[in-house]
Amino acid sequence: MSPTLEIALEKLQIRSPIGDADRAAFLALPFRVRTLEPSSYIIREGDAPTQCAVLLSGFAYRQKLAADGGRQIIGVHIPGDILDLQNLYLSVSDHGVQTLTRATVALISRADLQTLARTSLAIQQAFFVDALVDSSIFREWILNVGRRDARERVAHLLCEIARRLEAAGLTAEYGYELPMTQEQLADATGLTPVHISRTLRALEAEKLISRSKRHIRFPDWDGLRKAADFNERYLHLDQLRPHL
Amino acid sequence: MSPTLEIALEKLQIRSPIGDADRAAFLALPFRVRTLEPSSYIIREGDAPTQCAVLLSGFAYRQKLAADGGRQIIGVHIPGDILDLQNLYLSVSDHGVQTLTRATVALISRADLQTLARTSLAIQQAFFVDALVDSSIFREWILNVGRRDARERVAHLLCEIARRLEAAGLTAEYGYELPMTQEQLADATGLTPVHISRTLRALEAEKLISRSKRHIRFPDWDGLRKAADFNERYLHLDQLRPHL
DNA sequence: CGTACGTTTGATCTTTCTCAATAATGGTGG
DNA sequence: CCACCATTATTGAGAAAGATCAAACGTACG
Repeated sequence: MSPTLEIALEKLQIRSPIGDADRAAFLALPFRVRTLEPSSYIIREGDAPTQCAVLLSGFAYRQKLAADGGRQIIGVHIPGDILDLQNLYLSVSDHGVQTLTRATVALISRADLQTLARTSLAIQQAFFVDALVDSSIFREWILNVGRRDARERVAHLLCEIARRLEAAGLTAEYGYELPMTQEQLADATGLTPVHISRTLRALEAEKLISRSKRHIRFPDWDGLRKAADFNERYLHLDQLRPHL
Repeated sequence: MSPTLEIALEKLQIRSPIGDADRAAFLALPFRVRTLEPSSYIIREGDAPTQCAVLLSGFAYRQKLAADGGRQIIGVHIPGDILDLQNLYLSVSDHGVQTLTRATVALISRADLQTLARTSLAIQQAFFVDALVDSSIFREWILNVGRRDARERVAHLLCEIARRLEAAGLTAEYGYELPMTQEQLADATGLTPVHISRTLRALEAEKLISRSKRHIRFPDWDGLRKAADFNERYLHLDQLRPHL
């Protein structure tokens, strides 16, 4: 079976309704598929982007660099995510995107996407909503890194990934193969790898998580959620459902 | 002279072209003007928004709260900024917006804005670009709070506000009345008020800034920029100009 | 002119970082 | 299948940045 953009369309539809004609137009977009090794660049900071990438399989992350060489991971991506929608209309990339694991991406020309957005109001709006949700996640990360201690930060990141994977239908229960090294976890939480190691062991000692290799399980999801100060509102998963 | 939305339109036009007809449509939007005291809520976390606000004068900030009551300021706004474009399509606000100073805002109904965005492609796109730039600023803040030390964080925030005010034509030279208390600076940088005080004095001792009351001047802009690791690319001010 | 708020300063404490060594893991070529 | 090497994870000891606590000082405003 050849790869399609369906996985991204499903995700867009969670938050923005898309009719049959628009669905078809999206799926008809021409794209090239590429398989990338771990740590491959999808886009570099400073580049003028000509394509947008959809992550079909594997994991990726976004990153910025500080003057002293320090790296900050500013977001992680799971299959189905559109990786650089911001480059649809911004002419210079302000951050880099790299694969976390081996991954396959669909590359769509920026011009084609712009044309589609111009002709389909529903698609334009779905892109807009997707960008707004991205934005909301960034806001939560500012809070995470700015006002939470190490234990909360790490727990929060684990919760976010778990919840997003679950919403995308990529995990059966609460537990998954964490695609990040402790160094990457450190860069995502504003901590050091050494402290990540200690923090994970502490969470394990508290029985809030259990690990074997990189596989993480959540024997006490509710306890972890509380420890993480995790409130999934910022993920805007209930966008289409009426709320209380 | 009665207030108009022109100030917001000017700002949108910096990054996205808008023709005469679309300009007129935007300026014809019905709105109510309200004057707000310092610390007034414009929107509360958890609210279902029915209006979007344009900041006509004064300053505002966005904020999220942590479980322990800690507050994180996730962005500041200057006159001309559209304050809650994210609420145009998201049905529950994931963060609060409050005034920093006494301010006037124009309140536009969400439905009217949505209608305008549906009928005017240029406006829709301008909103999109505005949201993308907001997003870029959030990313830089994650880096600021996650990977920079106190001196860099404070210097960076001062630079950002200076540069944005200048781009909006609101300051003649590099120097302005800082509309934030040290406690608010602390909440914006993930530090404590005490440490903000010490950091500002240190920057002053280094002759990178000078202060009288809340007025800040930059006798050595280039030095400050370097100390802050401030690279204005993330503000995407050159969006319409061709770049190297 | 007094009261509330914001700022400054000092002393001490805590979290996290840094440095360094060791251990486990995973992948590779023989 | 095994030995080797590079990467990743763990642990301990000491250092440092920033937090906390507490008091004093300014300033603005009713």
